[in-house]
Amino acid sequence: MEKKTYYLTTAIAYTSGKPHIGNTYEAVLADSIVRFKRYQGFDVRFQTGTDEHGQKIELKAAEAGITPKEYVDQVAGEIKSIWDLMNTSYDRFIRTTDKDHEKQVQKIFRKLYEQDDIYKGHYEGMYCTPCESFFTNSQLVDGKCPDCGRECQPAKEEAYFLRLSKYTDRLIEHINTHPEFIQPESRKNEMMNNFLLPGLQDLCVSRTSFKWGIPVDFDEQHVVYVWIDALSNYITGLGFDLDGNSDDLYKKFWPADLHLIGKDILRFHTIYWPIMLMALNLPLPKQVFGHPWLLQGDGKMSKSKGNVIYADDLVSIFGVDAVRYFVLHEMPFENDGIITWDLLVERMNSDLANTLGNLVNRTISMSNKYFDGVVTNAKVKEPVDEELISLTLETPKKVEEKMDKLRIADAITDIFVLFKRCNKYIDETMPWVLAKDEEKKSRLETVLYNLVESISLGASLLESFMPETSANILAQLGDTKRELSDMKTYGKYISGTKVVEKPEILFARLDLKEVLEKVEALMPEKKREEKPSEHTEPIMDLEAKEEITYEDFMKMQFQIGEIISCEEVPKSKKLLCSQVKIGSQVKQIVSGIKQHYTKEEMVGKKVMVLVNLKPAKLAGVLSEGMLLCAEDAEGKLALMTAEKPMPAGAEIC
RNA sequence: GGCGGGAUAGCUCAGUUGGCUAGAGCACACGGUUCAUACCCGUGGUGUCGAGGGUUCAAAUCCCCCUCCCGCUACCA
Repeated sequence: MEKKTYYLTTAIAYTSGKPHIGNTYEAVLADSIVRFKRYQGFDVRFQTGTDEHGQKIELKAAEAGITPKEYVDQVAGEIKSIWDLMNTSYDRFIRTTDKDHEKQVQKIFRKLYEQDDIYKGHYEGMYCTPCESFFTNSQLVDGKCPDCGRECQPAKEEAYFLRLSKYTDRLIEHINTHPEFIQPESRKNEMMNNFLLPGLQDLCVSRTSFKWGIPVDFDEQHVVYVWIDALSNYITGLGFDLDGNSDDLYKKFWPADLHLIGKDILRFHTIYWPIMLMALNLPLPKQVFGHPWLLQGDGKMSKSKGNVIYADDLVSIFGVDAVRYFVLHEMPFENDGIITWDLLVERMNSDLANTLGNLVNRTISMSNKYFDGVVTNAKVKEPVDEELISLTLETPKKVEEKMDKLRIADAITDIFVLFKRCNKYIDETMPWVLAKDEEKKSRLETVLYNLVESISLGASLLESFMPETSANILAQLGDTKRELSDMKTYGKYISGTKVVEKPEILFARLDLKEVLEKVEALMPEKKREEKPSEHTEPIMDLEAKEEITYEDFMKMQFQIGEIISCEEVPKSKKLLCSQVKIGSQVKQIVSGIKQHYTKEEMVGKKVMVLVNLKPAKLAGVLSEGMLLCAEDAEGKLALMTAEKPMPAGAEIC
């Protein structure tokens, strides 16, 4: 009988820098899912990789004084080594600079153009270089990039567009008839209500503003922009060929069973990608799961805060499987998970060291102490065994159920419930008491046999999540991994097997203080690495705007304004409404700076005001001018004030 | 502003189609035990189940309203 196939992909990681633990989480999550699928007997294909094109990489490479290719080779290598460190069992690590991928992307682009799903137009708008995105003026936040908050420049470029509107109805239909397509379901509504139902704008799919990308082969000015390039990896990685010479892998594994991605890129995977596939007349993936984020306790990790946690640092402190356990266990299904050092140490000590490690340790110790390590099934049963046996036999089913629903954390919990039950069983049976009575020898053998059997089964189930630990436990027990199909009856552990003589500590208990010291030792290093860019007074280069004449300049009237009162604008997140005294008049000015200044701070400041700006309503409130601010690369704002005391109304010229 | 989600023990969260004294883990306290990594087992407690109102024999669970948080989205001169 042909095995059922299962094809899972992660998002491909952008090669702009080292991936932090949040990125790593996705790879580990995916790995656990595919390992379990293999365990269930599926013929599995697991693909991950890197997204390596774009202006940001072009710039980073230039900064480093190397070619983009050299740069991405380095970062992709780093990402791959972390994925390997974490024991992710991918079948292919695709890179968007792989030749086979590039060739197919060009073919896809050309075909879509030839069948008029892509057309040539031009794009006009505000461009954010770091994000490589165009925005309309109305999309900007305080005139800044809505994604990263940095400065945008007006730009216009010739570009190719993908007709999305043509396929909207089909996509809506598909989503409605396939409720499992977008997971978790709450995300489905967001996609529907915010994008599909209001109507889609055609998507810009090429760029002329940078060169580091896959060239459009019939129009050399253009490179393929991220969407068609990156998303295609899911099929090109299977050896898809547009001309019909696809590899067997493609025929076997497409459509994908699951695209595992972060919730932030759900839109691309549930709208743009399906439409691309429809246009190519290819089947759609069966499911897209937008997983939540893994956050650090004191706010989102950021490099500038110096609190970024990297997988390899965590591994150096806790070990690979402990890190896998943390990320899988702490991540709930729908909400963001939070990681703190306290929590990591607590999990390490209570779950891994106490519950699991100590269980294995005490069981092996007793086997050696009482029977020289030989585990014998003497079959002297007592009623107290029943509960352990039935729980052991139920656990595989419970784990399977959870895994089928992608409830990874719950599945792991079920395995640990079994381990806890084993600990309880030891207390119930009290082997050390049995050992004192020669007549109870067979009973003692049975008790230890039951323990080894249950632990062996639990350890086998653990393989998908903690592969090294699983193998380690089984090796110490002198056993090998039990297949799922062999878990229906109790007592498959071979009687007479000898366990290891000296149990190896699986997880050492850690002291929070010591861990924090280690972290301290790691972090300053990080900060030092990043300080050059952070501390050599950062400079900002903006794209030059069009030259203006003196007359143009003189059209604008700037004056000093004194803020005499300030209120929050109701029902708005960012707006403050100030009464600004300019000479003898008072203007009402609304500004998007609530996140940077409190209303109390505003009052009394003498600031630079553009006074002859045409009044407009913001959030329903009239604004008669503009307060000028300086803004840094992180989007922090600072009001412009005069260097020496100046009266309200003084002209700035 | 629109749409969606959430508010449950000190902390992180479960609570299925409304039904017995509201649960788990961790932490805490006490007791037991000693095979084991001072570990394991047992017992215990407080919870106005965000506020208020309603439906019902019965609501954390359904309805209304309010407050606060979060996500997506729009506006943000």
